[in-house]
Amino acid sequence: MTPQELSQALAAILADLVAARGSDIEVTEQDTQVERPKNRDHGDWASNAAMKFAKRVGANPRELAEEIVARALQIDGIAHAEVAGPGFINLTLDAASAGETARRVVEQGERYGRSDVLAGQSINLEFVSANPTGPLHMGHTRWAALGDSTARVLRAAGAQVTSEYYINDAGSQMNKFGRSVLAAVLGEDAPEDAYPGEYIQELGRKVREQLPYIVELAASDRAQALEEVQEAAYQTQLAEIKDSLERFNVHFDVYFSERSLHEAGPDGSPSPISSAIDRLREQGYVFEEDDAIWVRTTAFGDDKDRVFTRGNGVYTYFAADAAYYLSKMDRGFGEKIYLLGADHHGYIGRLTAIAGAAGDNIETDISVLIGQLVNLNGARLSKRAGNIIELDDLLEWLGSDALRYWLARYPADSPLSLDGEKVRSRTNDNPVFYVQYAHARTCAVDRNAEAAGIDRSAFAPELLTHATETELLGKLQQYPGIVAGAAELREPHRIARFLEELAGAYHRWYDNCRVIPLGEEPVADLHRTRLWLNDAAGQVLRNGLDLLGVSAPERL
RNA sequence: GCCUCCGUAGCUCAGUGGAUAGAGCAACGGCCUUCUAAUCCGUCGGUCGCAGGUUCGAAUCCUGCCGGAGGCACCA
Repeated sequence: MTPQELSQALAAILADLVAARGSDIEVTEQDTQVERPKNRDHGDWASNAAMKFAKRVGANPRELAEEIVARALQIDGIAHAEVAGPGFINLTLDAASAGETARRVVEQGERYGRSDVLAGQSINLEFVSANPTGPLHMGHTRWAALGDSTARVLRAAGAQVTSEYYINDAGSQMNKFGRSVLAAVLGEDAPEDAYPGEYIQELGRKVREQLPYIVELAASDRAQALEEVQEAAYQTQLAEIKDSLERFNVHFDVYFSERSLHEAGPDGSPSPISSAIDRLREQGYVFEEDDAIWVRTTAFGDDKDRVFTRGNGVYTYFAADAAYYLSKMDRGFGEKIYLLGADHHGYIGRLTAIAGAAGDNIETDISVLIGQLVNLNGARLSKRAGNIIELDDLLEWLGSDALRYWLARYPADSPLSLDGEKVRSRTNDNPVFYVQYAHARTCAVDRNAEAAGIDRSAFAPELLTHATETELLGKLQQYPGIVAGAAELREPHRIARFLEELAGAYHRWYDNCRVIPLGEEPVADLHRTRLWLNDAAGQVLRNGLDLLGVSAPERL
């Protein structure tokens, strides 16, 4: 029996009892969720449903629990059931019923843990969105890791997800970037407001290779040269960002150009920004004041109204944001998720207001998730960019797996300071190796089992009775619920924490229960059945690591 | 000043209103004749920032205060 099947069974029982008391309160599976008790004496699974419903149906919680227990004992697969404390229902499965999980995991393979709890949802998930005017650095890494893992977790729960990177390739920062690189190309002193960093010089060298005529052109037509240098530097930098992200195992479905929002259609139709403002004007939220065009974001709780077009006629960055939001609407996404750093939390109000002004439901169609920043102690400074630590340097120093894992291990809203030496260490104070080692161990057992002539010709789940086996099976049973919960809460760190518990349960089982018999002991069905359990543990470790974008090596 | 987030063991941190608040590290002590000991077992460790409130029950929800981080542009 799975926890979900237990919940369903309890819901049916409770619904009966509630109806018998003349109440028409509806009972859903949600109401009878079972959880894994911290204390093993409390059984395999526990429910607090009786306490939650007692008051609503005018019953004593313990009495209601007793009635549930009496009927739960009739269910095939439940070995024990009892009432404890103020009205907890503690359930224990019989070994065969619990052990079935091992077979189910092996049979479902990569699909084990996937669900349809978010089926039918079309989600746009935007993250990183760093300016293409320089390499990705420390500040972007947490969102890259968290965003990519969140996308994977949401997909595992059945949602349709488009991960998206918004490229700020328009506006004054790009011009500043262009002037900085042009100066490097021409060997001139950097302009006063130039981007700092050695990477500008490198970009200059690359651009000069790409455009061998550029120095000559600059002498005759500097404006034209600036334009070409800016474009070449942009494309080069963007390509490097994409490369870095690939090395970090982070994938975007869409790279969306801000510039495209400023461009008129080929038939001369207005730009997306221009038509976005018109559309919001039709909704009644756009007004003019002091030569500027404003949007009334205060109508949706923002603390001040925002400007779309400045007095000088230029669009603000926010106007592009609004047009971008409408683009997401037009492309048919339901929920639009923004992953932003804490330094952008002032954006919540205005982004939400745009959603509202555009006619979306600000409760369900937009989520702005704010995360705290990371700081890394003991990190060496980048060779290339002064005091900015680049993602590429972090990858070289720490490796993608360790960095992804450590960044995904903590909730986004908790401030995080990493110790570089600890992340890098190949010892047991490094959870990523603890989990990967557990997986490698399952593979080693597989190899040795094959050499010892142990196959999977028998599966006798009722033999899996050792305490460490019950615990390991319990963990395997929890996994689908963990994935579903992580998806619903947008908290991929729950996967990492679960994997650490699973790895611990596996290691303890390995220590106590041999798959390969010792000495002269003959191979029995117990060993064959344990091989199934070993494979199941490896499969779930692999599935979970994949959701975090971390590899599962067969040997360490 | 206003807004958001955070405050849990010496350190880094988990903890979706439930039972005696957990893990890893650090410290101390055990287990290699073993399917790889990167594992495992034990001991030590707590005013869940403080004070009220809500209820059968609060680390968790509400209010106030203290402390920390960040944010409050016709910048991008």
